Amino acid sequence: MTDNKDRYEIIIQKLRDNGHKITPQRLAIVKILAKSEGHPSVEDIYVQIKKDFPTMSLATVYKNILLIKSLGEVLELGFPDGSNRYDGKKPYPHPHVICIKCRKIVEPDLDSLDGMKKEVSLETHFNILYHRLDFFGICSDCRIKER
Amino acid sequence: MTDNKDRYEIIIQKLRDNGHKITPQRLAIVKILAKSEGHPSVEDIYVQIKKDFPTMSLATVYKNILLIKSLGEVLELGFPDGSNRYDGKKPYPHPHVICIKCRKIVEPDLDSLDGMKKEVSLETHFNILYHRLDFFGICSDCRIKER
DNA sequence: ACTCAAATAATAATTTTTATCAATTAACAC
DNA sequence: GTGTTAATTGATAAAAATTATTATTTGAGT
Ligand SMILES: [Mn+2]
Ligand SMILES: [Mn+2]
Ligand SMILES: [Zn+2]
Ligand SMILES: [Zn+2]
Repeated sequence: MTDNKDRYEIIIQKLRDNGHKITPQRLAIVKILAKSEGHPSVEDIYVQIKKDFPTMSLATVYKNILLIKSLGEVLELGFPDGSNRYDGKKPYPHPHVICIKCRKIVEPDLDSLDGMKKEVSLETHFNILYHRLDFFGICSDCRIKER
Repeated sequence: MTDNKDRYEIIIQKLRDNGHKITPQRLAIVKILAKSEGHPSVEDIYVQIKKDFPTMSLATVYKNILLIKSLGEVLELGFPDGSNRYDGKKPYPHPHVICIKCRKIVEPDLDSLDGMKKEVSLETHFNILYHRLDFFGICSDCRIKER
């Protein structure tokens, strides 16, 4: 809840540094990605911007996310059921805990992850570059509602 | 590399127990899922069966996987780039190590996973039901080729 | 052998993402 | 400030993956 502003500035600066134009559409998309509240989908981002920017095109959202992804400034989370979701606040791999009832997403601190990475490297002889770790379950709110 | 036969029998039996018909198409699909060599995609399964079963329909593969998934006998692995892949040999969650060069998939033993699950439960107050853990990197074969 | 609900095959529809391209515009030079 | 130009946008078509539909076929019980 502190470095939203930073993330926004960092992404814009990276776009500038790589010679990309700064358009109002792009700014609107980056603004949402920098917060990434609830890990939005492309559709989420599109709908939200369309409210006060009715000319926004869905293709523009897709193209900008592709660009920002190529700069390493947004993390893409794919799910089997379709529609990817994005995190521009933490663009590096990190674990998520997802409630299968209400779709809430929480980000736990896991000290044991680095050790696990080394364990995998030693066992498989892979040079590990990144990872994906999700836990699925029921959050405490939903457990209370259920009874 | 031992229990392919078992997995085949188990899945067929489960289908029977739940009142589903045993068709030649279904048998062919289960046969491939029971092995799940290389974690095949729907397309992989379809192409492989089509060779000696030319009337096989892609929709039939999809529908059977949906059914077997609903019986908890196959694990679905989604990736951001599209096409899901399947594991009917180990239908429960387990970690994968994926080479981003040659797409090879390895299954490491990770002792630290159970502890991590508890760590997450305590920290987030979620009731964790399942998880997804993938490591991405370069396998030793590909590293040798690269230099 | 007969019956019938379930499964298959073929195909249409849907969903998500990428490609195409004419029109617009941000960034730079002057 | 004006002009130039290549990047970007918006609209839409195309592609790719999955699900739905439906007439036809068939497995399994009687
Ligand atoms: Mn996140
Ligand atoms: Mn597996
Ligand atoms: Zn919940
Ligand atoms: Zn490799």
